Amino acid sequence: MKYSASKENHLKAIFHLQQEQGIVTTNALAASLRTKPASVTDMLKKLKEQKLLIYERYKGFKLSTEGRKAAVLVIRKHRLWELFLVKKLQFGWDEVHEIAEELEHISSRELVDRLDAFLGFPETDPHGDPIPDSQGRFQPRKQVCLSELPLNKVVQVSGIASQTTEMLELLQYNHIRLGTRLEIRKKFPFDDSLEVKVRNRPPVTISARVAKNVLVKDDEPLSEKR
Amino acid sequence: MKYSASKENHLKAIFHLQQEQGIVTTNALAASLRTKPASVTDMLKKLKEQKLLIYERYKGFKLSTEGRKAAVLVIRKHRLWELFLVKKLQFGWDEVHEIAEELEHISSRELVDRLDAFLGFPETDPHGDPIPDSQGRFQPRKQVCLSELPLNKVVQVSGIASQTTEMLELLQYNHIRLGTRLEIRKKFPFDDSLEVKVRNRPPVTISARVAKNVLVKDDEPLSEKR
DNA sequence: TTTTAATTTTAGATTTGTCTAAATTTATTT
DNA sequence: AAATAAATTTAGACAAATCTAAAATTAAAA
Ligand SMILES: [Mn+2]
Ligand SMILES: [Mn+2]
Ligand SMILES: [Mn+2]
Ligand SMILES: [Mn+2]
Repeated sequence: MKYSASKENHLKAIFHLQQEQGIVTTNALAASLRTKPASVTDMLKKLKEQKLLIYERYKGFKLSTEGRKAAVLVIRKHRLWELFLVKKLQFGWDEVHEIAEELEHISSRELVDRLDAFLGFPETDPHGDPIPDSQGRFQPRKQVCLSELPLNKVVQVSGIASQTTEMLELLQYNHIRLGTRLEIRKKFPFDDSLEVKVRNRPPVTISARVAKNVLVKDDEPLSEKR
Repeated sequence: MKYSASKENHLKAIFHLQQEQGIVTTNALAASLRTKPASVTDMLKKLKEQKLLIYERYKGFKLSTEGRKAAVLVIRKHRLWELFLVKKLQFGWDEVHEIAEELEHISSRELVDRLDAFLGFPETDPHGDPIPDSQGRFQPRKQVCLSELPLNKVVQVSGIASQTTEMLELLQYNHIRLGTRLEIRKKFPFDDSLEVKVRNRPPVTISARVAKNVLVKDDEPLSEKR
């Protein structure tokens, strides 16, 4: 029931890769964890041993039910801690990822559930990602990435897919953050870059790379809660 | 500047043993960490390598200035997290030690200092132990252990030296907690046990072992702050 | 369909932290 | 002062996690 920090990191990364592609590859996982393929293979064997992974050599792999449950718990912890850091300790939303990367490995279930209550059972983390509840239930996010948005449609930033410090810094610099209302003014097919307009600001150009990582949803001027 | 959890645990344990005895021995440290003397010797060599320890083989050891600084930071983190768990997450004072034992190894300095601010720069943890400030400055506690208290002097429980779950459970059972006012009614020289009286309760008998771990200070009915 | 390339796995090493059993040093008794 | 006991250290082993270099497998190109 309790896994090492390294195992938890692997489970979480596999879960995220599964979301995009159905099946995960050794190289992709190694890249995502900034480790080497040989190291990944070693870990895969251990995870299979513990029945956390469905895995046949040379044929890719995916999480078992057990494995998915464990991964979701890590994600739950990560996102709750991120929100705690921003809401209660006044960290910036672009400063919390690394710290949560450590905090997510604290093992006490009781702690997680009480933290959840302390934060008022929040639905999303500071980057707009949904927080699984104590049963591991996930609200899927209803959002699309900026690169797939049509021209001149005003939307609201609801999430950031990649959360490297470099990425978050770039967005900060361009005054794009969670909740920012914006629209696309122009698309440049040459490199798929976009001209983006934020209200009361000069337009800025965003690379395709960045656009793929900014998630937006329909602008809802009024609160969703009725 | 960043040490492994195991190194931090060793540094902290050495610091605590130093408080009581001036010099620390391999066996004492092994007992305190529930590990084996041979393992301790291995670790001592590494700590000396990193100049955290003054150590000559067979001659005992103590922390260097560096080592003491590192140890105090771990203690600061431990106690701040304990207080957080009790004050903000509604844990009982006897439930937090194990969790803090993990949380104390989270590395971010910024996190610790913000947590400190969030808690209002507290002076003591839930067990009455002083919390070092961000410079590592310590307020020494002005308290004495129950076994050294004269008869019939009313005092207030201000700290618990050993914080095993078993110990805290025993105290809970006898209605002794932080802030409890009590006095010693009788001492039994045979085994150094004590009869202790808490107001509105029947007297209870406390072993010498327990008495040595209950810290008390003069009963101050009015707040210390003026 | 061979040949070549990319991916994945194995073999063998390394680091960190721990252990047991045996040897060494220091402390205590006779 | 020897002999015995206690404390400490060394020697050698092991598990976890990682790496490099080489081999095996699968995929893509010629
Ligand atoms: Mn992590
Ligand atoms: Mn996040
Ligand atoms: Mn610890
Ligand atoms: Mn404490």
